[in-house]
Amino acid sequence: VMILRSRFLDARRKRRNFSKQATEILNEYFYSHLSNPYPSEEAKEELAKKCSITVSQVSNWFGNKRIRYKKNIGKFQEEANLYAAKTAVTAAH
Amino acid sequence: HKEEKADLDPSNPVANWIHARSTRKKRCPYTKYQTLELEKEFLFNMYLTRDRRYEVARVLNLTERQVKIWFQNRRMKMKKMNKEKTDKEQS
DNA sequence: AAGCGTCGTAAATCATAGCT
DNA sequence: GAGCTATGATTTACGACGCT
Repeated sequence: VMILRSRFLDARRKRRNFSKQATEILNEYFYSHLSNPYPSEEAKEELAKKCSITVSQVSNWFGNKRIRYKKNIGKFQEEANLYAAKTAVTAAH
Repeated sequence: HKEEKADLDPSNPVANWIHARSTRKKRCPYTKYQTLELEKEFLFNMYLTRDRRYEVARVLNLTERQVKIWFQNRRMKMKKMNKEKTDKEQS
């Protein structure tokens, strides 16, 4: 009974990875605001809507992204270049 | 007048981000027992009196500050859970 | 004017998803 | 399928700022 109870309570930790499109949108925002990757409440709501996730999930994503990026910038260099190139293309029409 | 090169390096975007203070205590997860007792106390009352805080801290071998902050965090958690619940009630 | 409140966050840790 | 890492969520601890 205790085991079942604890499993039920931990069920909120069930998760699926976000969709590829959602991750794209979040990464685009992150790398295009790399000098200050702290979206406002309004920006979070907009991102949440575009990604079909909750505002809390957007906050979690940015929290995780900031700390993991900071901890190992090298590991994310390729990704950073990719999104830098992508937004450059977008800006050029 | 000697500048901190790392913090001014434009190629290091992290330089401008918020930094944690070095004096910050490392997070130390509480035991099952401590958490359970704190939850019981929270169920009894969401806000602590000063006496209650002293007692809880003594019994669980935590500082009064830790207990105070635990309750603050716990209230935020409850708020978040309520919000999720009411957000779900739309259709 | 000290002291506890919320809010947003850092950093560590947890639990699982999803590869190899 | 076991072992591993990536990833989303949760847990401690604080700074900033509010109210009384």
